[in-house]
Amino acid sequence: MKLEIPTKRENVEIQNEIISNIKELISYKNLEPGDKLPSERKLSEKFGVSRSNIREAIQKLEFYGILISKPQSGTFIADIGAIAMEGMLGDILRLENPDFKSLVETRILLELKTVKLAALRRTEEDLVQIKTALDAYAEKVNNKEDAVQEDLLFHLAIARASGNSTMNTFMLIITPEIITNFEKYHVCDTSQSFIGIQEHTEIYQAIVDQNPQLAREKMKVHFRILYQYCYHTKEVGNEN
Amino acid sequence: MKLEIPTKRENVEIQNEIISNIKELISYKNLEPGDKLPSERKLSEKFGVSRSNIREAIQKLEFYGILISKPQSGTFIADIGAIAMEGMLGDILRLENPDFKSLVETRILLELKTVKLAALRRTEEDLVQIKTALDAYAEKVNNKEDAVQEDLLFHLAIARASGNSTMNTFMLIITPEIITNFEKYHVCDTSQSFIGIQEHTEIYQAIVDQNPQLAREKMKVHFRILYQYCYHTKEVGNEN
DNA sequence: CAAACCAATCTGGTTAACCAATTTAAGAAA
DNA sequence: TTTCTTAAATTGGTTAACCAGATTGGTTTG
Repeated sequence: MKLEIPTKRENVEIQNEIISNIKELISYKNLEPGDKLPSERKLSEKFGVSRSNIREAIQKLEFYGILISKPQSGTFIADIGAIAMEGMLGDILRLENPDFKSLVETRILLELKTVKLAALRRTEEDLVQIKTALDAYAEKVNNKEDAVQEDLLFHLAIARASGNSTMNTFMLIITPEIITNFEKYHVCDTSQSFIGIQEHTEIYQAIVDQNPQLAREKMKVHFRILYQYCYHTKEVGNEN
Repeated sequence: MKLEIPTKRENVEIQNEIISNIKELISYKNLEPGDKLPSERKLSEKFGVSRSNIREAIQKLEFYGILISKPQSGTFIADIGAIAMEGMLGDILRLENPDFKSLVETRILLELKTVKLAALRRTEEDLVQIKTALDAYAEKVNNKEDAVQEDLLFHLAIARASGNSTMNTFMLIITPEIITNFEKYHVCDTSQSFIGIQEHTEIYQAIVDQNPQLAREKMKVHFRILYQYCYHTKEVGNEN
């Protein structure tokens, strides 16, 4: 599907090559945590790519916490140790695009936890926001309109109420891909949306009552269709 | 939180302002999924910032799956719906840096799952890699050297064997911060590393035997210190 | 009238020159 | 020799000009 004529190289391909080169460089020069990488200009010359490419690759590694670049000073190797860095760079290079099954599996794992945490930690403000999202969802469903987005926003509101910023971030990362896949494969049938209102309301009520176990159970019930999709169907490809 | 004299604005601050502006623009112009954003040049002029800043902000939103930029064509709004996008942009702006507790909490959640999946899905090649990481860890410990990195690499090898690319990615994202915090707060005492070898070995063996429940139990035992660190009060998640 | 064509224009990507903060080391002062 | 000063070199960040491919709108052609 992704067949590409080799004349034009993919952007990610160039980046991975740069990251691979950086990995070799660090290994070859025995650079240790805290050490300074060669300047962006030297790297671009050495690797034969543009400086912007170098900058993008560095930004990516900065995102993963492997490098730290300081203005007017240089790019430094983070304080995580040479061995860990070597291993992580290899992992990053090996990373593949997530398949739908992997996304759903992760979503279920995250949400069964966030809903429990939300029940334990939610503030009054959190409750208001969750309720608002719930009402917006119900209204769309009652008008027989598509409500996939409102559905997800309800779940994101719960993630926010969990008080765990890492899980909140991860939910944000996977949500758009979940949405596009849902709409592509029509996972959410509109006929089941009415049941969805009831289920959402029960989840909300459990959070209001600060009952984490019940909240988790209700979420699990809500996910029964997803479970089927995740484990009883064939793997669904995902380009991009 | 970083205290900064307002003369020099943080990079992330500028980016958030740009994202906020883009959010308003989309809302004001009623842009819908599939629509084209104004060109980078126009945006930079309209917002009064450099084009590189615009590009970085767009790249960030591209990472979250909200925008898609096509070469020589334009930057488009992803197919996730206006409401979802509006909510997600708000969430992204609201994102704070993860605290250590949040990181540990998420790590425990992820690893109790990845170790089960690894026990179910591991290939022979996976076993070799996990064993290699285990041996490297044991050797360091036996030499009474610091083995935090090898420890984490063992866990990353398990994440790889889980066959879930999303969880693997998430483990990679949180690992460097975990390492730096570990070394900062000396969470891992060297006296407990010898026990660590035994625990790692048991986890490995459970994966070899394809016993997911046992693998999970052993991992839980391995995390008992982390639990203490994360929850001074009891509030330990049980299933999944 | 519709389809085909083509050139002007617009796009994200790339390149190179430039900027200000930082680092450096050579030299002056003690 | 040691310490302080200072100016040149180096750095990541910024800017603007440029590139090749895509888009667009008007013109030609059947």
